Amino acid sequence: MKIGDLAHAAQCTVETVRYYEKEGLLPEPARTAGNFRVYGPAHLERLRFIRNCRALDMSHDEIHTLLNLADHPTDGCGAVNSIFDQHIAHVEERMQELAQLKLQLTRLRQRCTGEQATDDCGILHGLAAMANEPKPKRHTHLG
Amino acid sequence: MKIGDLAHAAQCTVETVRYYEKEGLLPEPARTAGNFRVYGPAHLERLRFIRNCRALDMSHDEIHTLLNLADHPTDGCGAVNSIFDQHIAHVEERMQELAQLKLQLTRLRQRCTGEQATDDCGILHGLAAMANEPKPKRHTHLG
DNA sequence: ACACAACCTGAAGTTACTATAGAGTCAAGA
DNA sequence: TCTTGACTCTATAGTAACTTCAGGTTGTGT
Repeated sequence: MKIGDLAHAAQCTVETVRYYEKEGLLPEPARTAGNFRVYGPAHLERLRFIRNCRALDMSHDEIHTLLNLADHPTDGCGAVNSIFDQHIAHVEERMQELAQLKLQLTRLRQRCTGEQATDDCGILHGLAAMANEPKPKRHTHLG
Repeated sequence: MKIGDLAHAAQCTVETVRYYEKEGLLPEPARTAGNFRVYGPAHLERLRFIRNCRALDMSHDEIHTLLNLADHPTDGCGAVNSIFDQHIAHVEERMQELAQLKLQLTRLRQRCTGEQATDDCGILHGLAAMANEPKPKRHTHLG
């Protein structure tokens, strides 16, 4: 199959496929005489694997590690588990941060209900007055 | 005050301050004879405002808009409210996405409890087999 | 006078892509 | 056979919000 077919089968764009190749997540495929990439089912399987990891918000780094582990089938899979555990911890951290954020946001939001001048807007005043605590450093790549 | 003092007072780095200036979030300050930036209390207040917005995960675009509104004190603050409402909606969306994600992750995680070979690892098999639905497009800048 | 901290500019690196430009390849229809 | 159009190729730049680096200048303490 050609790159367009592969991309379609894995629900991503052609550009993304080429990008994964450049990043070393997908192996370089064979080429036709006209220099087009040709893929087999193994490529599709690997690409699907990658896309699934991305759907779970894993970083390329994590995926790289996971692929390496999958490529050594006789090793134990303890490392796989620990990547997962760390990743789940990332997600939980980020969820807590967002919950905290939402609390602050809604509290601020309640300080302005109407159509007063911005001069008297409780939100703007609140933004200017908020204590700016040292921001807790993010240990997650989840944004 | 010089840039280092300002940065310290607002809990950010000197580089960030210069970056905000380049982005037009902070106005260009006066300079000493030796070309050092000199700031007054108004700069600090504005920088704190920006940092607080960032602590609430607002984008530079949103902050820009908010600053413009704050600079026109006689206008109504309905626009401020709507920025906030949108931003809160962003946060809520992202929280739901993450909750969904965590569910999938923990389900996968349960498929591998021990130290079998990666060949038989339920997580890796799960990753290869997951349906890859078209990923719902993100409407948030929160990652 | 000299070391050293703090400052300056400009450019490149980060993440995971997306978008663009300009050129080549291929299958089908006239 | 020629042409049209869809698809592919490479290389480069742009995105967000910074961080890091290189190489040079200024200010301060001893």
